[in-house]
Amino acid sequence: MTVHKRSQHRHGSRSQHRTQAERREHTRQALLDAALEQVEAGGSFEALSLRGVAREAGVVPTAFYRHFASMDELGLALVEESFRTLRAMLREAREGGLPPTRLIHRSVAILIEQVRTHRRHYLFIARVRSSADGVLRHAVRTEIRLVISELATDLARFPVLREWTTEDLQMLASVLVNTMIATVEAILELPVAERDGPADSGALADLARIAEKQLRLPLLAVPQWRSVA
Amino acid sequence: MTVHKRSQHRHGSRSQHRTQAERREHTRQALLDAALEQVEAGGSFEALSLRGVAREAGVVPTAFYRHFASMDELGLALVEESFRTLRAMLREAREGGLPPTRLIHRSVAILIEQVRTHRRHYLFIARVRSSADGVLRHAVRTEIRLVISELATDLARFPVLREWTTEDLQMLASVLVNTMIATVEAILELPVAERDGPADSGALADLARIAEKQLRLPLLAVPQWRSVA
DNA sequence: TGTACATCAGTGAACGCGCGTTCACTGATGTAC
DNA sequence: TGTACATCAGTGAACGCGCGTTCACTGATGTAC
Repeated sequence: MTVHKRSQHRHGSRSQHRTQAERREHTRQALLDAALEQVEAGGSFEALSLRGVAREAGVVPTAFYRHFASMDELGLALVEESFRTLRAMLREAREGGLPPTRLIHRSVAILIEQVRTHRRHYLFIARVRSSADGVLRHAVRTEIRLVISELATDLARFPVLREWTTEDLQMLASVLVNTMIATVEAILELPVAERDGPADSGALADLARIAEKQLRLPLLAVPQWRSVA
Repeated sequence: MTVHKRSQHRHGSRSQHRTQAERREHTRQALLDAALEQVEAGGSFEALSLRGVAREAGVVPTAFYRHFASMDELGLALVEESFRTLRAMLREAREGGLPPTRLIHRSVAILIEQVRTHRRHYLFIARVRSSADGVLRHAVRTEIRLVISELATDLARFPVLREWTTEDLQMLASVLVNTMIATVEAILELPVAERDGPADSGALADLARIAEKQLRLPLLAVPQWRSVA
């Protein structure tokens, strides 16, 4: 068995980084990617080890400290990175027309496509959302609460909802976001074979159809709400 | 510093167990309780150590193996125990009258009381539901899917829903259960001070009121559904 | 009822391993003159 | 442009610790006669 001697190489020889800053950023991203990789491979973030992450990133354990003071700090950077992805999706969903029924269909389609292309970010969010690490869990839940509030603001622009109280708008937005979260979790649970299934049949299509119904149902009740509450 | 010599005592001297079977059951339950205790104290189940659980249960690490082959096996026993609690609640909720609006109010009240008195079980379920441990996560998600199916069956008995397809009943039941899950998670997040708050004001009461609205909203849409779908 | 043996829940020492963190270091990149 | 020094990203050895698991054991409870 041959021992691989990394020290025989010049530091930057494997990649084309020339400046210290580029090299630093490269390693930082390698650490973040390594952590996401290991979470996707079946670990919980809390069960990851600093040494394991450094190993997968191709650096020595002590190099980790040049970038993060602890695994928790790396976790917070991942929360930020993941929600940058999620917010890009929301921006995309908000653009385009507003025909009501198509809007639901389009939103679900965008969601599914996002989970396909940024699986690791959504998996990380889903895992950390219910994890035992209070710092990370709160960071994620705070971000989600923000998303709900923004959706409530969007909803307030529809004529039927203009008279609703803030609490009721938040309540409605929560129902919709909870359904979205449940849908994401269901997609993440799909076995690999069904993950990229056809758009009009198969397990993924079933999830999409049901998700659309689950979003349509509470919205259908909106016209009656005020007279009841 | 004095070393506590447990071996000076007769084995059963601290408790009143006389038979081997009683003693065995006592230790088994102590291991289960220790694990729940540590999860509640801020750990994820996956981060628990066999040694730590044994230590808290007051037995030597090797005694653990007399009861469970691995931590995963203990986890499955906890899933069973936790869902026994949850199913007892569902039985309670199903009993009693059927006036529709009071039914929602009553269900939410029962849910809140349950989370108060069996906090550790619901915390365990919530954590494991999104954990990285595939075995435990699937066990929990399977149980929840069963609960949804049973609720769908119950719903089918209401006259307005008698004509609904199985898929639509499941879809509706999912919305309601998802809301319940989100409510439980929100209660679990409450700081200790607000955990036992007054029934008619405070954070807990807000959660209850909003949960009721979130359950009422989709149900309000039921009469219109068939004409749309 | 009394005795001799079997069962088995819990003990305690020992092992090898991966962990987080420390420290002094190396050598390429950056900068001042 | 050329040189001498500073910076700093990444290295590698070392540490003490808690972990899961093994093994032979102890001694109280259970059972057969």
